[in-house]
Amino acid sequence: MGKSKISMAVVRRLPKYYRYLCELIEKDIKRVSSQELGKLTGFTASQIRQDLNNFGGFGQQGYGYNVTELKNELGKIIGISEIYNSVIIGVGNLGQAITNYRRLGRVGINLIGLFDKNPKVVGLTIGGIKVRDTDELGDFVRENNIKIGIICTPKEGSQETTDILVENGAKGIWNFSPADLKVPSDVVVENVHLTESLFTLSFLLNQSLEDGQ
Amino acid sequence: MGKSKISMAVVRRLPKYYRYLCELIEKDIKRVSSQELGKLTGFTASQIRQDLNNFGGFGQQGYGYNVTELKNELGKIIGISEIYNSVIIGVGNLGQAITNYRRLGRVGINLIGLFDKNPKVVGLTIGGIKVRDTDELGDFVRENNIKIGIICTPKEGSQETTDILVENGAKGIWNFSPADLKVPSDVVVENVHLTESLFTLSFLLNQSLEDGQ
DNA sequence: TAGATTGTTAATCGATTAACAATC
DNA sequence: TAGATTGTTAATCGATTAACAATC
Repeated sequence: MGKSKISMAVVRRLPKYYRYLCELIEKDIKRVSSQELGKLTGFTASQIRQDLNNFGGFGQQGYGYNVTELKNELGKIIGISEIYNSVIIGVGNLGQAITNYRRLGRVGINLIGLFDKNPKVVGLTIGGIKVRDTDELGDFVRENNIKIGIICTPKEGSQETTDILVENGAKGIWNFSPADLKVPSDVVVENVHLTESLFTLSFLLNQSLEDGQ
Repeated sequence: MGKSKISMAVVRRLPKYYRYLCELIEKDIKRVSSQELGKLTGFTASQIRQDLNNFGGFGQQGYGYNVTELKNELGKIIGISEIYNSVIIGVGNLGQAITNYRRLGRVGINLIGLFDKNPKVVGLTIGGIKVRDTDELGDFVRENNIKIGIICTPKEGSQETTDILVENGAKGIWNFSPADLKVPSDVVVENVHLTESLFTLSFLLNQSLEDGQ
């Protein structure tokens, strides 16, 4: 079903809730009210209750939310415990950094393939994984039930790479290339546009410096 | 002044406009209408005209926008040509990747310092820059007019690092650590929360897979 | 001039906040 | 029970879209 149609505004707040709930668990705190969670996250208590109620009534009047329970429920909603076979395409600086990002395994990414078209890196082993030629990408994706492709190539070719991933069964793209990828409606793309992020910082910084004078 | 108060929704679209304008220039296209730009970016023509008019009337009735002029104006607004002395704190995988990110220099970042508290990396040279002990951060920031700090440390200590940066004159933080940093109102923070991005992908992917069945 | 397209105002839509009855 | 806090509806706010007069 999933008829729900959760707005992206809500979706982007979920990981933050989850993060603070994990912190509360570390501190051994058992219960939390929407107001307290609001103070932590910076969202209003009202918004938090609205957000959570998109998925169900996890709280209890007069008490608040059970931290562990809410964390587990959110984890299920986000799909934390789902494991997806994944590949990285482009093992330059960024691709290598992500390959070695230990946290990957803990957030559902089972990284089993690295690809590059540069003959100098093809054949190398990085983070225990052999780098294959991008020519082999399609076959590999199909044969290994790859669900997520992590694109760390330059923008040139990133659409073609995406097409190969999608044609062979990938359903999610984590895109670090500075391009807007076209995918069918049953494939999801999450962009990390570092240059745009930096431009945003630049804009805000310039505004702030001007205002300050 | 900057009284303007541009909404973040608008701010986050600016880099995308800029990116497509650069692409149009590469293709030697001289003029573009809000409708054409809308087709490229996925925004509505109306929204684009509204956005741009926050900053001035760059277009001409019956003609559209001059690509080069609009790109230059947007560049000025974003502050593309401003150069800021910057440091990276934390030279693990991600910090090293960003250090070697060649694009940095082209988007206003003059990277002149690397810091880490791990004695094994202090003293090394990465991308031509010596890694210093984090103990030296405060002095370095003050003495070298550092305006931007790029935080690539784990979340532990990222607030303390931020405090040191801010106390010594930094005005912008590009934050890759999974923490929400507290800063004075004249300091801006741009977050790149990779885990949250991945959680978002996970949520969308799970929803999409469920819907598909 | 006629056609095109802006800049800008008004209308709509969606998201956030406020309020409060329900209830633990 | 009394106090606290949820779930949920209604009110508000802000952002997007539509419309169109101005004008190149």
